[in-house]
Formats: sequence, C-alpha cells, structure tokens
Amino acid sequence: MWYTSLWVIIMSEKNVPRATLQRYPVYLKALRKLKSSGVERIMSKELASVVNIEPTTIRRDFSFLGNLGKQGYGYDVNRLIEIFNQQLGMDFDEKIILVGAGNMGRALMKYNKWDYVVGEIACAFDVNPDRQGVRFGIPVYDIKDLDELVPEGCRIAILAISENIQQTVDRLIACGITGLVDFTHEHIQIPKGVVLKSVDVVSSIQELVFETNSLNTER
Amino acid sequence: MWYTSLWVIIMSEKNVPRATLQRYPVYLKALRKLKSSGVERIMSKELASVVNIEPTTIRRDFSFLGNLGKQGYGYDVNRLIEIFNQQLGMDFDEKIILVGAGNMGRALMKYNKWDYVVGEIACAFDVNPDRQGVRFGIPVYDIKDLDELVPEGCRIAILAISENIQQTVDRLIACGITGLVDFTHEHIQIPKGVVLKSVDVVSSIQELVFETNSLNTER
DNA sequence: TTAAGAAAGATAAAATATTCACAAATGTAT
DNA sequence: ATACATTTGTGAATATTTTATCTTTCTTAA
Repeated sequence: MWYTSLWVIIMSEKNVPRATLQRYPVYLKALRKLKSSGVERIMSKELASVVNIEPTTIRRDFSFLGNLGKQGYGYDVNRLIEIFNQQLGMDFDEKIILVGAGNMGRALMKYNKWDYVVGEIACAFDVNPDRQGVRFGIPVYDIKDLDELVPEGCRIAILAISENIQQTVDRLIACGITGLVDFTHEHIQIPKGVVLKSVDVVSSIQELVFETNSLNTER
Repeated sequence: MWYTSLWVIIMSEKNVPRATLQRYPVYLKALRKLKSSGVERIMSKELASVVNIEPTTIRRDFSFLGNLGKQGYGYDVNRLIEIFNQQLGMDFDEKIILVGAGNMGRALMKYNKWDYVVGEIACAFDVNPDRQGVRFGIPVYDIKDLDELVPEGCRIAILAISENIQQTVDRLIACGITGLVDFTHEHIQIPKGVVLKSVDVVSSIQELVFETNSLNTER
C-alpha cells in the first residue's frame, strides 16, 4: 500500500523521538474534537492551549511528518487529521486479537469507537466456555486453540485476563505477537522486540496521586 | 500521619523527575511479583532484567526515596515494597469516585485487585436509573446529584462515560476533583492544576503500532 | 578481625527532549 | 502590486533524563 511505504520512508529517515510518537494520538484526538465543533483551520498557538503542549513543540512534532502547515496561515484541520490517520495507522488495517472476554474484554468489544483506529478486533479468546461464541459481532474462541486461530499476520493483542497471565503472554509471543496492550494489574515480562503498553487503573491512580502531590508541594 | 509528612519533605526537597514518578508503579508491581515467588533480596542488576530498565536508572530512581539499599548486598524486597506502598499512597486512603457505571465502569468495580492501591472507589455515578443502586458493594447514584454526593476531600475521579464528557469533567473540577483517570476515547480539556491520566485503548494501540514499526525499521 | 569482593550511591558524561529566536513563506489589506 | 502582519519550520541553545564511571560502604569468609 502506498501510504505504508511513504510512512516507512519518513520514519526511518527522520527518526522521530519517542516522546513525539506518544504525543501523536493526543493531537489526533484533539483535532477530531476541533473538527467536530466546526474548526477548519488552527494555529500552533491555539492548538497549544487545547492540548497543553507548547506551540513550538507542536510545530516540531508535526515537522517530522512533512511540511503540513503554511506560514502566516496555520494548519488545515482536515488535512492534519488525514495525515495523522495515515501516519497513525488508518491504512495499516491491523488485525487485533482480544485475550479475555470477561468484564473488561466485553467492555472493549462493545465500545464501538474503533472507527478511527489502526484496525479492528478480529477475534477474541477465553477459557470459559460460557463466554465463547459470538459476542458483539466478534467470534470468541477457546483459548486452548490460540495457536491455530491467531489470524495470519496478526501482531497486536489486547490482554484482559486475570489468570495465567505470564504464561498466556509467552504463548502469544510464540504466536508472533509483537505488541501488547495490557489491562492486567500484574507485572509482565517481555523479551526484546516486543512492545508492551500498560493501561492499568491502579498504576494510573498511583501516578496521579504522586503528580498531584508534587504539584501541591512544588507550586 | 508521619509518613505523609516525610513524603512531602522528600518530594519537595529532591524534586523527583516526572519520568521517575512514572516508573515507580512499574517497580512496585515487579517487586510484588518477585515477593510472591519467594525472592527476599534483589540487586539492581537483577531487577533491571525483570523490568527492562537499566540498573543505574533503577538505583537513581530509588535514591530519591532515601538510601534504600545496602552496598555489597542489594535491596531488601520487603522493605522496598513497604517504602513504595507508603510512597505510592498506601497511607493516603484516597476516596475515589467512579463516573459512569456502564460496561467499563462495571469492569472497574468488579476488578477486586484494589487492595494495594491508593484508596478505594467510594461511590459511583450514572445517568441511567437502571444502573443506579448498589453494584459490587459500591453505591451508584444519579449523576445529577454529583455536586452533593462527592465525598468530603475526594480528589480523584475515574471517568468511564461516553456522553457529555467535557461537561461532566467541568462539573467534576468544580466539585474539587484534581486528578482524573480517563477511560474515554475523546479529547478532554483541563485547567492548570488538574492532572489527567488517559488510559485509552485506541491511543495505546496507535502508540504500539508506531513503536513496533519504528523498531522494525530502525533495528 | 581483617581483607576481598560486590553492589549501592554519587558524580561526570552522553543522549534526549524542549524551547528560543529568527529566517522564510504565506495571506491580507491597501 | 506591494508592504505588512502573521505564523510556520528549523538551527542553536537549554533543560532534562539516562547512562557510564568512579567512590564508598557493606557483607562475607578466612
């Protein structure tokens, strides 16, 4: 696909800082919100006040993706969204698997805001037979068949189980998974080459308390 | 409480880097896992291989909390966990409110691994009368009564709603909330002094694809 | 009790990331 | 058509964070 190769070229030549990569989803979210409220054009300074990131940081972040703006004018919101969608994976069409169809898993399957993400949940897995079958249009298989039923070329798994966590992770990695979104509250060990994104409420609250308190004492 | 004031002293004097704050929950998780598998003593080098963080970074991170280790010996796992529990809020006993008792909200209420976190969900709120009442031992109130029913001294709210998001956030902040854990997929605007932690699957997957791809092209 | 080995803690150096400040480019008004 | 106001994009300067290296302290075993 055309965009995919363009992207690879941009990424490998310019070497985008990790910190920047982590801000891209923030920009995309904010831009979508702006668009929906009728904003068609935006300046880095304005956007800055929306996302709480310095204008110059924004401009530099954007610059890694090309000359997206126009001097004396700003950025075209639609164009930015288009670019970000491409860059952030719209055209990658990833097959994502969900491991664990309990409360959290179901919440994820039902949350139908997946229209602007990298790809879709292709299928899910669970140990519990009661949870197997088709849920919210997504087939839920027995986890023992994981190895056979992981879709061809699937790289990303969402982890929403509460038992045999490390063991399951090891199996997933053996199946070729290289990216994990982890909803678990436990520590997971991964080899080099695999990327883990933890979205743990507990850790988030801990960070929150920490930062809130530092803010209070420092300022 | 004694530890609380100690903490404030340490924090305000040494000015812990933000990056370090974000690693603390990672350490705590890993240490708990190590403890449960019988490890009583650990060296920075060993821990490094568990959490994928350089030993020297670990030592520096720990040093902000005092001289926790012993030269020539390492760190006592129990002691570390104790310190981290204190530092990460065990003794703060925060009252947390949950806003939104839908699929995600219920998943959060049911996940009963809250024993080692900062505090507990004191109560929840939802617009839908069907969801009100007591769920998993937690009272769920009508969201219109938010202003009256937010517990005294409550600073942290978990956001798991899908409508009227910004509006609700504004109300929460008016009620004195200074920390938000956000499960929403939308962009939220917050004033200075409020801390927002986004735990969005969509953004996580986007970051994941990005990082996975950079790894592939770079190395 | 003492010396050797080992690992933490501190300091210095390197790598990353952010911000400043200005040149180049564009739109807009006259 | 021209000049002015404005805002991007970027090289250079700062600030922050991480890593390497050295020093100190502690354990351990003879």
